Amino acid sequence: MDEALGTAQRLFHERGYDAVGVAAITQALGINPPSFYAAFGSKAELFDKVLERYAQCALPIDRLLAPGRPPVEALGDLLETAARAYVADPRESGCLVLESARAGGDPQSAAKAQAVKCESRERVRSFVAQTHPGQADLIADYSVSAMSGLSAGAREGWTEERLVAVARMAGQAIAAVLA
Amino acid sequence: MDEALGTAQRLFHERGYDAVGVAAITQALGINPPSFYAAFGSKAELFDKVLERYAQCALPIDRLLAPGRPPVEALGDLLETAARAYVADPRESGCLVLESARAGGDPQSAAKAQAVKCESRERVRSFVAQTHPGQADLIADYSVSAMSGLSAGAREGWTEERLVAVARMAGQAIAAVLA
DNA sequence: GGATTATTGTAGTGACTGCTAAAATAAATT
DNA sequence: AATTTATTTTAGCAGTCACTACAATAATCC
Repeated sequence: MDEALGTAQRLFHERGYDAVGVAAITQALGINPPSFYAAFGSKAELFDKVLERYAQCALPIDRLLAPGRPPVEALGDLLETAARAYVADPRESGCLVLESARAGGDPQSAAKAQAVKCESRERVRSFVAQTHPGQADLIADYSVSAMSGLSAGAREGWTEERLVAVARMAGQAIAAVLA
Repeated sequence: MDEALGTAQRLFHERGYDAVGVAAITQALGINPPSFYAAFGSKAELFDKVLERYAQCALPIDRLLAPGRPPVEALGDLLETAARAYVADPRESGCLVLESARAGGDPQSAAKAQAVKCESRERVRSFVAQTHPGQADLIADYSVSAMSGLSAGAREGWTEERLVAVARMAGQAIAAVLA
């Protein structure tokens, strides 16, 4: 079951929600459409489960943003780790959540992705608020925006060096603000 | 004719290339499908012309990146101007080029958008290379990535204050690198 | 083993897509 | 005014989409 979610995740990540038809999913899973709908309900429901699964195993946010860790170091690490993850597998470039959140196709899938995105933003905001409450919102916005930019670069095919260099540079702005 | 391109641009910008059918375009233009194909060739060709039109009138890059202007000031101005433009009309949020470049739907439209995107990146790179040749590539990558992040925020519905604050913060990284 | 239940495979639903052939109308030329 | 040319309208083509009714198969239980 979780294996099926994994293959579906790979498909969605590679081609995007709208470009993946249920025919491609059922074929990759080795089942037929009726079995698919009996198991997952619908394509949208499957995507919801895939997104939640991805949000948990894509980045170790709890470890990166561990309470008490110096914010500048932690957030810089977050950006660089994200950059490396976004290009780790060229067939699954970028962030599935961030890319799905801005896809214009199905509004339901985009809404779900945005919900997960906001959740992650809140993680960053509450982490920063522990030490710099006055700048927590700005830093959270900036971090999400920077990661979205990194995801776009990854999806365009940038190398790990290019992306990590941009991520490190983005981290300097955080250092400047929190100094 | 240019008026027709304008309305088509508005449609594509609001809903994205794939979500806009030729039926919506012909209806907005008050013509029928055959007239549409006689005038524009195809939906993809129309989108190409729309993209080129947009690239010219979206941002005054020539003025912002005028040769001789201090790079830190010019690039910071570019980011902030982009942020304001991305939220100027809530129905046309974000950057049409950047958003279309990462859309997973039609590969032809995405390829064209990426070509325009690379063109803009080159404008930034050559501008920076005049004063800081060693960091031109990094700055160009960073600028495009930051603008892509701003476009994502705009598309999510961020207010102008939020987006401009993030843009200013992004500019600090450029100042730090070019110092 | 025979009857019932659950699962799977086949085939197809209606609604949409970009796009176009031919019919009906308007315009222009002789 | 009559004929030819250009343009618009109607109608529909072939394809794909998410999704499902029904039939054939496999598994379970008495």
